[in-house]
Amino acid sequence: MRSDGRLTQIKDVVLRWSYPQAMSSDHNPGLSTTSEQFDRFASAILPCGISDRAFARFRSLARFDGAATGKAPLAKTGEDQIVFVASGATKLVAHATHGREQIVAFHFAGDLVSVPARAAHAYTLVALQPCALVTFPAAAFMLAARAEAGLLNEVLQRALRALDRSREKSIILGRKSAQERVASFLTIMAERIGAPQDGGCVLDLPMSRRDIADSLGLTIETVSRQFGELRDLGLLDTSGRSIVKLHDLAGLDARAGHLPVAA
Amino acid sequence: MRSDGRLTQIKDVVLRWSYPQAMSSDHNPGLSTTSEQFDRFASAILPCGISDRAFARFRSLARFDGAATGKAPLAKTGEDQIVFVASGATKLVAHATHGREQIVAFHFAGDLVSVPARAAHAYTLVALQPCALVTFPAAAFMLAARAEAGLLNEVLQRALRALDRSREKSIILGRKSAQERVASFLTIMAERIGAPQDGGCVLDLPMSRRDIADSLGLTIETVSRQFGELRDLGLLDTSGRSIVKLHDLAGLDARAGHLPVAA
DNA sequence: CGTAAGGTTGATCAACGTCAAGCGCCGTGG
DNA sequence: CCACGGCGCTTGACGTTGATCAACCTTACG
Repeated sequence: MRSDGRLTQIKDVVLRWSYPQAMSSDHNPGLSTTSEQFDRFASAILPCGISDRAFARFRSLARFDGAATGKAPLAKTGEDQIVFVASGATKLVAHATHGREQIVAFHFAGDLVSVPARAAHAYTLVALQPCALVTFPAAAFMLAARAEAGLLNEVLQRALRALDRSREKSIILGRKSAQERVASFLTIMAERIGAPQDGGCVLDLPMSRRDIADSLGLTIETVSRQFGELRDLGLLDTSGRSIVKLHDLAGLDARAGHLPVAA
Repeated sequence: MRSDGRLTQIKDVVLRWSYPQAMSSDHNPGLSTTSEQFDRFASAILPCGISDRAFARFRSLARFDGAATGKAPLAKTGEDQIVFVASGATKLVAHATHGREQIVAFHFAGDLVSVPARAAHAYTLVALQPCALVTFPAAAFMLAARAEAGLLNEVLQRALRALDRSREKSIILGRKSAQERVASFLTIMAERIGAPQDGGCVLDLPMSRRDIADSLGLTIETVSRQFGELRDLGLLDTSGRSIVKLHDLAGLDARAGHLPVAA
């Protein structure tokens, strides 16, 4: 953690920036200064041995954004962007015709997201919670990264992990029933943001049923019904809109239609 | 193109290797020597200024495989692999329960593929045509690449392109009708392997209807019916099992349900 | 405590999967 | 060169899953 600051304290005066309402969430407290945001980025992504020069370069490339729930935090710069989620949670939404939306991925604090500007479909990054984001223009980021093999390697590993997750999503969307999709979603979320609790696992989902539906290629009604069925099976309980208690991870995994390695 | 060889000619004697039946395909002629395969990999992936030492390192890590149509060319080493498709075409297949299969991606000559060994689902790389493949253990490849920023950058760019394609597939699988899926598939294939012909485009698809179905999350019957409907609409004609003539790329794109950039 | 957005539940419908039969392409052998 | 046979593709009839439409209920927040 490079919290001693370097040139961060200089820029703080200029860049200090308060969030619309990101500050008051007790769940994902916002970061009060841009240097805290950038330090979090640096300690997660930049290699320890990075040169002062490169460190300063990334500092100057960074744009700091915050966003309230439901808002699209990114300015449309017309070019690809790399986004670090310093705190909060986001969804990457793709738009098809007739207002149909497909959520391509969810991201949580510490994640790095590649947001393409031009593709066959338009993409929007949207906040699920109050968020603190550090944004870079992708081209300049890559250029600055060329000198730092450790950094390139870190970004590559993360890109490959994102690719794996996207492939898993393809299987879910292409070949699974509604129940298998919901079960898969829950096991994946359990792994990413689950809190273990007496043999099971508790989730506080930051996304709505609509988000879940748009992520799984289903409708909210179908998602709701499947939650109901899984509850009837004794695999989970829900409380309020966002709390899900998973009683039997193994049972859920069995319903997810996975086929663990080896044909 | 580094065809002068360096140490390739030395190893040829040891590694020269003939393909089961990959040699006689007039469509995608195999490469007769491992040095031809490796040179193709080197010129596509390795940066020009790479050191002799690093070049030799990759040469020694490479495994050379060929495979007849329908065969799985990769030995199950139990670790992640990086595969370069020197010639031919492959599919990356994921397996779910009940023998359900989802094709996660197609690859053609010049493509680099990341094949994970352990994930929630099992993956198999399968040849669509006689293939020449250059395979590396992923961990060792990454280690060797750390010293070469240009190479890391190239691999990263390709990984990001693969991620974009996978995300596009998520949209197709999650939110599109059967007809939109088939139309999307055809426009994507037109871009990747299409041969322009009087205003339209001719495809010689290396994959079967079953492959197309397994890629789009449909059944072969549905794929067949949609080909029929698109033919009735005057958008395409088929001839034999693999030739598809696309008359109207724009019309096809309109049926694909894309929403070009900007919400 | 009231209200609006989000979530649940039920009834109906359509798209696509399933099952089944027939056709045509293409490699093989005469 | 043509006849044969098998596999892959096409086409049709029917069933099932999940979307759609609609009403009601709950939760969280002012």
